[in-house]
Amino acid sequence: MPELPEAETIARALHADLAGKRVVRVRLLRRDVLKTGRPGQLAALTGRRLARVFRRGKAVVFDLSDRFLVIQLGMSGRVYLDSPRVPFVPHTHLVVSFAGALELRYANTRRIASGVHLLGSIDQGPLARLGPDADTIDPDEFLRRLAGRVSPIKACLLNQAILAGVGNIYADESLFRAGIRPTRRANRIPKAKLARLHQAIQSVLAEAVRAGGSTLGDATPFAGPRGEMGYFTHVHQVYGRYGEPCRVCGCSLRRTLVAGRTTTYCPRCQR
DNA sequence: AGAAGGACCTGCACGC
DNA sequence: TGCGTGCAGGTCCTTC
Repeated sequence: MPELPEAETIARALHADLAGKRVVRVRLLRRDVLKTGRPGQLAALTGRRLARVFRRGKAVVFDLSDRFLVIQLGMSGRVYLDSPRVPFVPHTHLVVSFAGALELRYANTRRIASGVHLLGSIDQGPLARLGPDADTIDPDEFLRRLAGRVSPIKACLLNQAILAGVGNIYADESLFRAGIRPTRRANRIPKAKLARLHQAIQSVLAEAVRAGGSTLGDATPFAGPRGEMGYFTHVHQVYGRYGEPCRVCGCSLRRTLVAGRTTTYCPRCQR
């Protein structure tokens, strides 16, 4: 499930391989994955030069000179490069061909929380609703945006309008590192502890980006744009380790539900 | 405004 | 073996 580090890894690799290249052809294989814009408008991307590939929140953004193609990966989305000779994987929904026989392919099995958006600016569509990126938000802004929130702190971290990029994995990991119980209401956490959480988010995300993102042993492993990173790279402290011993204190990790998501925490380390 | 909960979608791990 | 069931979860939408 791609979060900020996975999207960042994909965007960096695609930028390195595709920046400056021209679009030769765009094929939308499944019309309803295009959530913003009309299928006919995609054809107008042909001939445009890809200026830049970057990440915003969990989305990968392709800057095509005054047109922005935004891909939300959702639960199971993959964006990768392939040769035109290679058959599409199942559930391939969008293919953008570039000069030099390179195809950018978007595939997604479960199409949950995912989609493609064709925007005129990066202030539109799903990007308009995002708070500051979690990897660069400064501590004061972080505190300010959480002030007065009565939701569980984990629900706040998952709320992309508060800060963008943190999903279930990195929320659990950051809260563990900061020693905060995920169910704790945000407005009842001391500022010093929230500052520690800010620091934890920064370090967890930075480490994950350095590792090239997380790969889980589930049905939809994360892999880089060329498929080269499909192995486990990030050691999770709590995520997915329900019932196993805490790596710090040894007591059994507990599981609960916060904002509808499975949440794992250490009852002793996280108060 | 902010919070809470449901819908969406598919593949896989289960249990019988 | 072969079915049915439950589970995973990010975003958007509706309701309160």
